[in-house]
Amino acid sequence: MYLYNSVSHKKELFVPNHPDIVKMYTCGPTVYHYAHIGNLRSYIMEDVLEKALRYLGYKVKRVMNITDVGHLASDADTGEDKMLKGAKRENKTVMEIAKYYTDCFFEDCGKLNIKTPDVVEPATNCIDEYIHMVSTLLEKEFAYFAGGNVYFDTSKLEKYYVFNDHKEEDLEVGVREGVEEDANKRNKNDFVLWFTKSKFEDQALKWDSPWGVGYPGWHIECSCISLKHLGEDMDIHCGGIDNAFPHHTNEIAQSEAYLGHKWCNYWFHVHHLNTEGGKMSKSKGEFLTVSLLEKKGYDPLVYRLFCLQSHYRRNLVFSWENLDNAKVTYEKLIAKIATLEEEGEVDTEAFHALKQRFETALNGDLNTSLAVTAVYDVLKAKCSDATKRAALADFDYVLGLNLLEAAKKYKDAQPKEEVDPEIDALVAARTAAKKEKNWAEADRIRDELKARGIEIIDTPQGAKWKRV
RNA sequence: GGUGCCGUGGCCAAGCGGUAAGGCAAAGGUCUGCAAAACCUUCAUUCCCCAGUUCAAAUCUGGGCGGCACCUCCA
Repeated sequence: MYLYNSVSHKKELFVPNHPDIVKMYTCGPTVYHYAHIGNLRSYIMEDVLEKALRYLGYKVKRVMNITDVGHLASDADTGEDKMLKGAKRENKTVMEIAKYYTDCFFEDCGKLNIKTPDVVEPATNCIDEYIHMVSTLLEKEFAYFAGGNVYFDTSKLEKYYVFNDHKEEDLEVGVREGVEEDANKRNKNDFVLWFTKSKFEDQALKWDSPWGVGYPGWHIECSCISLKHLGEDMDIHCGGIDNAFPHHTNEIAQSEAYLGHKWCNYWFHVHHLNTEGGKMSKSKGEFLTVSLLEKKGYDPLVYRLFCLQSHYRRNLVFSWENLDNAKVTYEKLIAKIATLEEEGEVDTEAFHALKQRFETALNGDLNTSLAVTAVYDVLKAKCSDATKRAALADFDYVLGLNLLEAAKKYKDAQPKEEVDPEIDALVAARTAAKKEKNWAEADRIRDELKARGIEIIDTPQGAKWKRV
């Protein structure tokens, strides 16, 4: 499999460190609010990556953190902890907020057919690990204590900017409003490993440490959680593109300084879902959640298909028009699959030929758009329906679109030999009216039934009806 | 200011040096009293612009223009 690696800026042949297992790490959500569908795009694409690897024969161990430690609030410099802000908003404790939104996150994932990673670790579970890593970094002199906080010293590294060619003097501090330069730092990009001097007096969660009561920096959780569950090396680290700098850059800095050797080989960054006005955010415009999609009548899997039709390294623009497009595509696709006969023999040779195209798509840097096209190739192929159904079931392990299940549901909802004397009589009356060319009466009956949730479908074999 | 990603028909989108996949929409047709559904057909001489390399470029190089992201909240 070829994967684009953000470190080399190239597609590289993927070779795991250990032939028997692929170790994968995903930056999880900060659980202070619902995830919006832009957040979920990353998790969908990472889910596809994991499943594609398994589909191609690898064993995978995947770890995800849950950020339940509060960090800087985003909306201006209100000096509030994000988690605490959520707690205040809802009159709950921080832990209640964390629990509630963690559950919501996995519920949304479930609706989108995103498999829960093998290990899910809340950041607050690993305080000892953070303290251990920070202590070691201090011993190795990669870290220093200043103004009450422990900082990582980026000048001790040979190469700090792993993803991009930044020059330190070109980086602007305070690009965003409300961000102030920390005078305790020795270098511009030094970052906090452990806080005791919080700007926020009401920091909700605090722990004792050798440097005083405080809480961990943002970056250290991912390093320690992955080390805890995946050991000293890993194959693929995933996350949204916005995390490449500084979050992932800092993770690499501290992890490799701590370990004394290379840590992770492949960096998989999912690009953003944008709205027409730019990056999607929780505070700007509509707050697009999975529940909102459902409320508006969209199957969450329509959104999954929407994501799959694009490529993970492309900006995707969300609009209701584009989602409608995906919705019709999904419905038509399912309707088509529903016409496939269930009985019959699977032609192994034809099956493998179809599978080949699908695998090629996945192998080419997870080209999901082509993988979806492979589904259409199946439908158009000259082979038995049983073969087609087998291929679709096979592909759906990765695609996660419930192709066959949804088709069965669709089929079950089709007009059948349901008997309802009253409705049958009305349908017969309409047929009679049609025969007499009494169109007004025929249409009146059709409208009446429609109002009762029944749709008439004229077929060459006569009129049928179904409940809508 | 610096860095990175990207720019293909009305919309989404593949293609990554060999002469423009696929989906949606649209148009025409079959069927129909009309409609819906279904099926069939059509739909980019051209890939943001300008140069260059090449027998050959959407694909490579250089220069523009435009969009987006990151530079201590973010997926």
